[in-house]
Amino acid sequence: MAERATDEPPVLRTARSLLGRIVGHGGVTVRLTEVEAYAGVADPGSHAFRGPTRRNAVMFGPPGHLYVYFTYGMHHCMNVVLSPEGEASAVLLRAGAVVDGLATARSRRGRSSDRDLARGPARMTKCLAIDLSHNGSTIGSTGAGFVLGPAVAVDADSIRCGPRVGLSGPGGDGTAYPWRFWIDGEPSVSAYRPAKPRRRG
DNA sequence: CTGGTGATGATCT
DNA sequence: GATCATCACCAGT
Repeated sequence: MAERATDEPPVLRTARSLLGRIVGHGGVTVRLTEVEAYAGVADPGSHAFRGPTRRNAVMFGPPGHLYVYFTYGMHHCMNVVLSPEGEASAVLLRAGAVVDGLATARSRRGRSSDRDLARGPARMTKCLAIDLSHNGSTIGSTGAGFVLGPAVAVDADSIRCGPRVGLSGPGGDGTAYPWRFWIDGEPSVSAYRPAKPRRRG
């Protein structure tokens, strides 16, 4: 069957539904203000695009788990996998506002304004003390201390979408699919800075 | 605000 | 060996 523009990957709905939800770990709680959807093996921007590897294995697994990866030699990013097993979709948690554990968050993030504490995917994992040891852990488990809680009300009219951040390559730059979602007017939403190809020095 | 760049290592081909 | 779902810090407008 031909695809229609109105057919959107189910993970987009999941992504939007995560805005406003509470995430708590390591003594810090944030309210999600920005997320990004990655739609399985058909999505050239996704880690799952080239098929299963050891790194992305959690994406191909059952829903209800965290996919955490390490990048740029120093940063962690966290995703939630809520799609059916084998679909390999995930939602990157890009930014949030700290609503509890402010002192702990500040101490983890060093010199940073409060608005920047969890403003960006790597800042958020540092704020919440999430690292590779949490890859594959169950969402909501008390063992790992990770909790995906209820939503604080979000006005549907305030949800925006736009290009995904940091992607490059054939068929995969950020503007190909506007699958980054955020709450309009939230100070903690990360600034969009287009990816630029760079050479190593 | 914008734009440039160094840091730093796991992962994949 | 190249790439990377980034950030902190700097200088300029």
